[in-house]
Amino acid sequence: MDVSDLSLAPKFIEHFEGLGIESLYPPQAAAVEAGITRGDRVVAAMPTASGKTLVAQLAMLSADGPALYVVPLRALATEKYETFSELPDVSVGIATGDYDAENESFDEDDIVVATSEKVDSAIRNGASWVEAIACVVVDEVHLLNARGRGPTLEVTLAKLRRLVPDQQLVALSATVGNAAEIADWLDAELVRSTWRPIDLRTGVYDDGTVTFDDGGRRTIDPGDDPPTTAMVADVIDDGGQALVFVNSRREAETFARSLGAREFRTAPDVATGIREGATTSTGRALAEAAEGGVGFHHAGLRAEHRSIVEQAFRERDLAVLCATPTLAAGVNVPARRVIVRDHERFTGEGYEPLPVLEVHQMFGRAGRPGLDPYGEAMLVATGVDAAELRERYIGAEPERVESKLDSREALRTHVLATLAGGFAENRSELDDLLSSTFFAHQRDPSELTDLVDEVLSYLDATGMVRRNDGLSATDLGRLVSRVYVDPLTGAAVVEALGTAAAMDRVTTLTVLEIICDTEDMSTQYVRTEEAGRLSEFAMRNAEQFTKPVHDFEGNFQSWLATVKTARILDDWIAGVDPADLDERYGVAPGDVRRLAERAEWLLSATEVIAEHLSDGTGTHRPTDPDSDVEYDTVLERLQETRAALLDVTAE
DNA sequence: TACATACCTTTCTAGACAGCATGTC
DNA sequence: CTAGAAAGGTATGTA
Repeated sequence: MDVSDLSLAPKFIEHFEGLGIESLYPPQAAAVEAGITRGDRVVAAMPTASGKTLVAQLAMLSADGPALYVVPLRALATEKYETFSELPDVSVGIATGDYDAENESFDEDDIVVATSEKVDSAIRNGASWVEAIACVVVDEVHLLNARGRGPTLEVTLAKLRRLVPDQQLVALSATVGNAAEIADWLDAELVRSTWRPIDLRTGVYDDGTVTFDDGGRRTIDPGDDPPTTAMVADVIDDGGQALVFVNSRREAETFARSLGAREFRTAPDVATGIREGATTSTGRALAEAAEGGVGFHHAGLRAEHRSIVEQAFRERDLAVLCATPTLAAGVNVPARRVIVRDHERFTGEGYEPLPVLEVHQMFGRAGRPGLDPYGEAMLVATGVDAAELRERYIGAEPERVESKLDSREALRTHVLATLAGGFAENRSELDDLLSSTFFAHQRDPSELTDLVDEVLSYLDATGMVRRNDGLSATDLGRLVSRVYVDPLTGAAVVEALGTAAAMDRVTTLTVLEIICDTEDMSTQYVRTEEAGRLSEFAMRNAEQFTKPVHDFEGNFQSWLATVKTARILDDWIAGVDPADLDERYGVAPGDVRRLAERAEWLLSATEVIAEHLSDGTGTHRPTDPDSDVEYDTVLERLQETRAALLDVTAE
């Protein structure tokens, strides 16, 4: 099937042909046959880089009205936004947390690119543009499987369907065990394909030989080097590039350093580009590795360094990239050879094998269409049985996607949001909405009953939901849902604000402690050597904290992580530069950025809640009603801290 | 004395979504 | 409190 055969406006056909797209790839043709251009609901399960973006565009451009493209990552949103913006006479909007500066509404846009959370939030806040959407494309639906974020996606899709029942839906998925089940839930036709635009061979390295799935073998003699090093050198000798996946940041950096010393390439320009303003240990290490044509990639990198590395690798200035899983699911950075060196990851309960789906996604990065003759992906068997690895990852099908809605955390948030958003006014309406979720499709929805009861009691007890004749969210509950924080965070903040209101000394440190001690803030790892110093600091400044430092109830160690995070932010606000933060706390520049971003969000959410409490309209007022004045001090400190944070973060 | 080497002990561990309003050149 | 590798530390060996 050719692009010119499609029932698309001529300008779009011209546009695609101008990009060299003339005939459709087989999976794309199958999607068209399934009806994506006729407004039909379709689930397309196909490998990454097999042309999903075109499938999405065909559906969106032929839809009878505006389209919404839902992605799991901001970086992906930006990438798609740029791609779609090239389309002639199509106005594209982007809705993600980091494009907040745009004050616009999306009513005028033909295509809106958004993260699933942003869509959820837009629905919670009753944004008008959502109900006008004629076609929704969901990228990476297998995210339904993700603890934490999967439930948001399924509840959002259920709500979307309720809001706009005749909406077209196209869901794009990686190859998973039960794509048919997902399609069934969505009332969509399933299109499956394993076709790739470039051949992929997968294999396992064991004792000097890589044995491929097609029976082929390649001898790689490591000599005295680690096998992975030899595998990298081997593909570079052949004129290719290598992408190495490891399981920790430290590994990514140290392995990159050891490879950089071999000078596969010299990339002085890249190195100088990185070195400029690279004051932290991470930045310096990156520049040094780049000197020898090697890069590393993990979430501790500054956004700028990340994109320099990605681009340099794409332009082949770097021969090797050592990466944590940031690169497996993110933007497209392909290489001829993908080496999965570590197939286990630390989880808090020891080391666990990586999910098959994740390893396959790493594999999928192998081979640059049109540039490499083929792609090859290999696992390294060190100290484990190669046959076992092969069985688990090479021939095997990925795991099934299983709803994670049956968790306290997920239901807490989404039950509140459902009530606050007016999707249900009593228990049976709530159950009704829940019965349209993926969970209900896979399992018996009554399995949720006990958890929902428990969650409702919690929300009632914390003053977010009222249970009388029916169910309704209180003002506080609506507020918590609207600012998009976990109800646990909402409750913790209400309580801490009450304590703070009665305190003599409320400082920046106080409000930072409040927001850092919530579910929505990720806290920093406390090194053993730091623990003493931190606890001393806490003792010394006890009167500024809302928690009783001297007779602490609960887990003091984990609260120290809160204190550490608060201190980092306090220092950052005071103007301490990233290099010093790195030195003092061992925190990488990318992490500082992320902490600051979250802190700003949580400070503003806390502000909204504090305002509500000081208005006197709050039903739950931990302090006595005559002490309104005290909230004002806390509120002032919150606003001041957030302003200072914005100031520093904007440079 | 300087420095290999072997062996034992300690340390540390991936990623990343979300709100909102106002002023300014 | 999980597992495992790197980094750190110490005792022993060698020129």
